[in-house]
Amino acid sequence: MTGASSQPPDATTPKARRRRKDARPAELIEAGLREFLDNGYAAARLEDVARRAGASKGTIYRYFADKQALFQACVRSRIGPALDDFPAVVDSFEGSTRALLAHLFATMHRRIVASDMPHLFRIIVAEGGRFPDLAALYHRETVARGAALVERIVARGRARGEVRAGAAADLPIVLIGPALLGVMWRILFQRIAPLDGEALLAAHVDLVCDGLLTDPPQPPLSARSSA
Amino acid sequence: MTGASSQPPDATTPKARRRRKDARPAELIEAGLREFLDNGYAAARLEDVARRAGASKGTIYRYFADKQALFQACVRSRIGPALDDFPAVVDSFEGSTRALLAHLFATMHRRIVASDMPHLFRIIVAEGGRFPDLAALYHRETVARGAALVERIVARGRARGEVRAGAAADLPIVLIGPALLGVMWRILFQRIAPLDGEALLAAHVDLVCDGLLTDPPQPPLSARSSA
DNA sequence: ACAGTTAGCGACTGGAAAGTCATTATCGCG
DNA sequence: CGCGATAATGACTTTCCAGTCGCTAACTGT
Repeated sequence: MTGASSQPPDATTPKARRRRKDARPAELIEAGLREFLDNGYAAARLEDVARRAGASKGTIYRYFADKQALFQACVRSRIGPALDDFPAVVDSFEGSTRALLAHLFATMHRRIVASDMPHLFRIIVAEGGRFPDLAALYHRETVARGAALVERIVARGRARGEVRAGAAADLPIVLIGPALLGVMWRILFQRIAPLDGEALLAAHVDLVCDGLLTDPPQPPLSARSSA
Repeated sequence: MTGASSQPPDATTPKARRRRKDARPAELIEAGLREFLDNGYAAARLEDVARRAGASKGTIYRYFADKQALFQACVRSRIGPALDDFPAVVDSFEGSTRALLAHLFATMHRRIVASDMPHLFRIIVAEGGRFPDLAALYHRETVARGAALVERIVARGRARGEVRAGAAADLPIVLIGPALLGVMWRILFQRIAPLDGEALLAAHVDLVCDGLLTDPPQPPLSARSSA
């Protein structure tokens, strides 16, 4: 142990300790999110979160009260309206309901189904029981807005005489079912049995607009006077 | 402590220690399933599983190698074809595709959406990353069979001239999207924003059969000779 | 430059729960 | 009835990790 043992603090030393009060929280949230997505809430280790963020465990506790608080901050940071700009699009849209739905679903598939939102969705499903706040927040910020959006489109379509009266028009949330299928499939089965995203989108639009069958929706009895 | 202290092993004594080699595994699986469904894999405590099963922790290890093995056995015990009898129904069905779809979806909603399957589904989603075997098993036993079923129905409908050619008919799995929406909704949002099961079923059938719109699916350009 | 403030660190603590094992109770069988 | 065989037990050991704390080093203001 002689002279050279004490390292001079040169710029190339990565171990240098820095105070970065404002940058830390975001870094910790980013690292935490990756860790929680990979391992789930219970199995995620704060020591690993710290290492990913280039910090130490104690530092986490300077910014977050405990593991729960970090977790909630992580999930909250990613929950948000994914189609924030769409109500304006609907209001100014000039074309047919068919075109509008095609546009909405395409946007939805691009921004949600094919993004990394499904991973977030998985963790909300997984921990929704233990963190009902998060499920409620997700519902409020994302799901309710999505539902309002399709309702708006259906109302507009009705006013234009393009939407058939029926149970589907009365519960427009069903329209997004096929997109949800894409989300769940990506989470669970994409590796086992790949599902083509473009094909799914096309099928989604096709199904919602025109349904599966050829024959007219139950010919009204009163109208069939004589065959 | 005199004569009465030693309990005679009468039938009413619940504390009696019994050797029940064949009954145990099923009891442990039942207890484990409830525990895992309530708390998730990581947070479930084997001591609680044992207590629920009226056994002790050590007994679990006589029948299962470790916590993972118990968990897998629990989930596997509940994964299975939910619509096992339906292929036969399809083959012998006499009515229209519309009626067949209505029947399928009603059965699906009753046996899956409104049953306690969604809870199982939740745990498969939650732990599917850590236990890919389970996701694969679920796909093989339940999802693939469901997909084959709708494909069969579409093929039958095509042969009868009742199914419109289009992207939806080419990817029949989309047809079950709305039911999946019901499953997910029950798991996540039923308490926050209840969704009426019957209304959802009606909307599902309505949407899949006839779609949302009134105007015909893209009038073929070649056919419009003159407006 | 110096003192005061506080971000950052990581060894340590306490508790919880998985998994073990020596002991005990129960059973099947001769 | 008595004697292996083995199912069952629960105290114990081990491992793991959330959360703490005294200390150090980096910044701030004067």
